[in-house]
Amino acid sequence: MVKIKDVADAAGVSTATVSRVLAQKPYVSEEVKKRVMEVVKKLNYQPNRAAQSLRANTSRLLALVVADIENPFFQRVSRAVEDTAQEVGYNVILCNTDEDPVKEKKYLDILRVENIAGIIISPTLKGLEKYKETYSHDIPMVMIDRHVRNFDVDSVLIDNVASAHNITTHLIEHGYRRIAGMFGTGSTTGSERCEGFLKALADHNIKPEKELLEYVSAKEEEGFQTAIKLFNLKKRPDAIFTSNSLLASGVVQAIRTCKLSIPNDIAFASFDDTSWAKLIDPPLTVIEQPTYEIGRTATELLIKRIANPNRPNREVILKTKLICRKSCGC
Amino acid sequence: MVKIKDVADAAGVSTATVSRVLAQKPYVSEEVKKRVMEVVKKLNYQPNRAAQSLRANTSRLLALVVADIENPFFQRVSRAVEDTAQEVGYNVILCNTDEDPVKEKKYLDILRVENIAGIIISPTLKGLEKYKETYSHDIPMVMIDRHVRNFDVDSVLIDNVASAHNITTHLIEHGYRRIAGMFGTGSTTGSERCEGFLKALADHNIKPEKELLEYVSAKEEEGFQTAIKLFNLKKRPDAIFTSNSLLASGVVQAIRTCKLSIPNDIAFASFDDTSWAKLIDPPLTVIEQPTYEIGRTATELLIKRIANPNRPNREVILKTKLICRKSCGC
DNA sequence: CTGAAAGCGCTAACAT
DNA sequence: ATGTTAGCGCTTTCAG
Repeated sequence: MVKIKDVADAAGVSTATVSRVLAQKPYVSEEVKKRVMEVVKKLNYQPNRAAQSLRANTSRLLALVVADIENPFFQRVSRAVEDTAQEVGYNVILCNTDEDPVKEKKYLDILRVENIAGIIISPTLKGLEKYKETYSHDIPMVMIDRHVRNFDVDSVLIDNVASAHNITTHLIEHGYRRIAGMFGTGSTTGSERCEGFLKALADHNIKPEKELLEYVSAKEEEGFQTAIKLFNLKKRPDAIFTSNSLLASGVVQAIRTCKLSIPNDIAFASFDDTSWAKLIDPPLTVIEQPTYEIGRTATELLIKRIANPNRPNREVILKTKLICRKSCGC
Repeated sequence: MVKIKDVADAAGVSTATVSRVLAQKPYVSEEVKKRVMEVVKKLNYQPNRAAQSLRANTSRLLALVVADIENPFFQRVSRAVEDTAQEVGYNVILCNTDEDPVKEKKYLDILRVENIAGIIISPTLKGLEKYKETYSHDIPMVMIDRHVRNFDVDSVLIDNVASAHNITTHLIEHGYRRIAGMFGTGSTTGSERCEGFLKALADHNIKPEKELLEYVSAKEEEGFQTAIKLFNLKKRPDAIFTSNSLLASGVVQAIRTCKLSIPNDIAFASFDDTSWAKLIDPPLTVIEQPTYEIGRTATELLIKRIANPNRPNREVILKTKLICRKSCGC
């Protein structure tokens, strides 16, 4: 592996000068700069990250800690984070907590040891909250998708209450009254979306029924099981709203299994516009989150915070979009 | 951050001794060993990875380079790799190439710069092949899921030809004759599975029809579009075999869209046992790959190779399992 | 069995 | 504007 000394020798300068050129520091003559860059290119010199890291006591690695890698939402966010990070010379480690606070803590410990430069995290419900100070003091952090009370870090969120209110209202305006809601436990998004859902019902004087309100683990299989249960009620709901795409997928399977027809037997709307939402028959009405924007914004905030750890925190709320297809009876 | 000198001072020994204890080197008295370990625990000392990495010219990071993070197969493999790596003190970076040789090369370059200890990779079709020597000389590698000709590294595979032959024969034995096959381009698995498929047809004197043989990008949407095309043939196939779960998902959507019934209108079998395969109605007959075993085995091979770069290469072939549910007309 | 010290590759403070 | 050099934290000879 070619090192900085090799470049320095070949260019007839000192290692300090090479370092300066590479770091774009001032006070280097144009001529020397040019000469050095040529040698760098010719020898294909690449700085040793370990040495840089040891010296600077930080790395060029970011971590994206997501709650569920199987959720298409996080897959898309992860693309954006990677793209953005690489544009500015950072690489990204992906960690999957499975909504498990223990795994989350383990990863945070690992990341600290690896001298990670910064973390983008969708925190678990009972995890980060407990030991937030421990990590946020050492490591720049940006939160996405979820809220942790009294935790002053940058965050990129959407307005879950308003979005859920919006899509629920949409169902109500199409004449549905017995609307079941299925929300994920394990994250703040589930409860916020439930809040918006209930608010929309209240706004139209619809009394929420307990048997139509489901809090479950945000997994495909749970969505399936829960939907079956709902369909077997004496009085079946006339519509369902799910708070993420994994639940939605399970519900679709259940609807097929029970041979119900959308939207006649049951109308259907969900959070998250996945690849299959427009493929099914009828296509699914959804709230689309700006997934790519979320990832990009979070990364940009993180990079800025790494550069300046004392800048004031900010909370960015991105807009969602209601995409009306046919499953809501339009 | 507490460093080795702090531990040495507190234990009244030299840094060399602490290092020896931690590395489990021989020639340290039991008593000193005990004393050092106590201090290490008390101070919660954690070696600085960057310094170790600089010194050793390698890291404690492994990379898993997958072709498609959205494929449940790779998601499961990734769990296994992480679990296994962490058991022996390695951490894992996850990289997603999207079947793009350019992205693959970019990641390999990055990984080299990051001083990665070893790589587990599902290579792209035209990528790794071209520059295999460049990387495999520097970095221990294990290949999974796919084949690269004349590339001597450890690999963990399944017998694609036999597995596809097996499930196709299963369909044939249930009386289906016009069986469509849908295979992924972009990887060797697709063509091998096609080979097994054709072999099974030949074994039963069924002439393969060109219009029933589809090579497409292994994506959900492609599966959907292609299935629609097949269903609109003057003579519709009576069965479909898909070579991965993303294609299968698309086909299911298409079957629903065209209001066909499984298995009466069309029988259906696929590679890969995903979470939804048993949920749909009727449940899907599949070839189950030992995903967790693949990840674990690959990681174990990689760790061994890192320890001993000269050990002979081996190719591990793991067994698949035909899970017969109802979609094949059983 | 243990300690002293060199050096991995890089950057930044200091010197010129 | 450029060079010299110390030192980041660790491991590993080499010496004892």
